[in-house]
Amino acid sequence: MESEQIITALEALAQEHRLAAFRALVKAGPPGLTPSVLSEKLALPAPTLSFHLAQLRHAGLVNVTRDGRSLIYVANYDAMNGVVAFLTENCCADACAPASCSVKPTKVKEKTHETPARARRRA
Amino acid sequence: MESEQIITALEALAQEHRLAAFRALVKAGPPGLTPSVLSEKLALPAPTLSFHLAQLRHAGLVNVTRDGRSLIYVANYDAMNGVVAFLTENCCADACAPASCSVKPTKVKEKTHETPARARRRA
DNA sequence: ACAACATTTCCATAGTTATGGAATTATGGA
DNA sequence: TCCATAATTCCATAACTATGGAAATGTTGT
Repeated sequence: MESEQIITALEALAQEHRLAAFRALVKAGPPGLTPSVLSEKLALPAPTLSFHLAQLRHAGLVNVTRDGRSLIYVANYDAMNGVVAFLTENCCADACAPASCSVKPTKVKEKTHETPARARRRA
Repeated sequence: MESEQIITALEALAQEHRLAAFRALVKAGPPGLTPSVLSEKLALPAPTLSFHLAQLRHAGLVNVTRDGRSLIYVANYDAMNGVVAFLTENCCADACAPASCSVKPTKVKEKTHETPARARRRA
C-alpha cells in the first residue's frame, strides 16, 4: 500500500464524526448502514454526514451500494487492515519488542544508545 | 484508550512529514534519532521539523530525552499499538470475517442484508 | 566569558477543512 | 404524472494547519 493512500486514510479517520461513522460501520458488518440511520445514530445533519461519508469513500475506507432510495455504506476491512499493516511495519523487528506488541519479535537486541556525550558523562 | 486521544494520534500521523518521521523512528528503534538526523533524512528545515515533532510529542506517539546538545526522539510503540487496537476493535467479530483479517473470527454469520426494497425486487 | 552548535519559539502568510441551510438529483409508490 | 422520501451538491463562512526565515533558548568545550 502506497504511503499517499495511507495518509488519505489516516486523514479520513482523524476526525471525530468520520471515526465514529467508520466504527459504526465496522460494527455493523457486511449489512452496512444507510446515511439516515447514521445521521440519527451520530446526531449529524444530512449534508454534514454526507460530506464526511464522501471523504471515507474517497479514502477507500467504505464502499457504497444502492438499495432502492437508500444508499448502503459498508466498511472496507481490507483497507483498514492495510492501514494497520502499514503502521506496524518495521515495528517489533530486531530492534524492538515492547510488552504490548502483538507481533512476535524475531530477535531482541540488548543494545543501549551510546552517544559521545553519554560516554563522557559516564566516565 | 479514549477516542479523543486516538483522534489526536491519527491527526498526527495523517501528514506526509510526520508519518515519515514517525516511521523513521519506528525503524530506528529504542536508540531513536535526533532532529538533525531526521532533518537531513527527510530534507526538512529545522523549524518545520520541530513543529511536526511537537505534534507527534503532544499526541504521545514519541518520547524525547536529552543527550548533551541533542534531543533524542523515540517512537512510543505502546501508543501506536493502542491506535491499532482501537481501529481493529469490533472488527472480525460475529458479523465479519474478511480473508485479509489477522484476527480470528469467533463465529461467522452467513446473513445477507435483506431490505424491503431488495425483497420486493426479488419477488 | 565566549563561540559554536542543536533545537525551539515567534510570527506572518498561504492553504485547507468543517459546517449546515438552501437548492438539486434520484428513486419508488399512488 | 405528481408527491414524498433519501441523499447529495452548492456555497459562504469560520476555524484550523503548514511553512520557513529570523530571533531566542539551552548546552558544551575552550
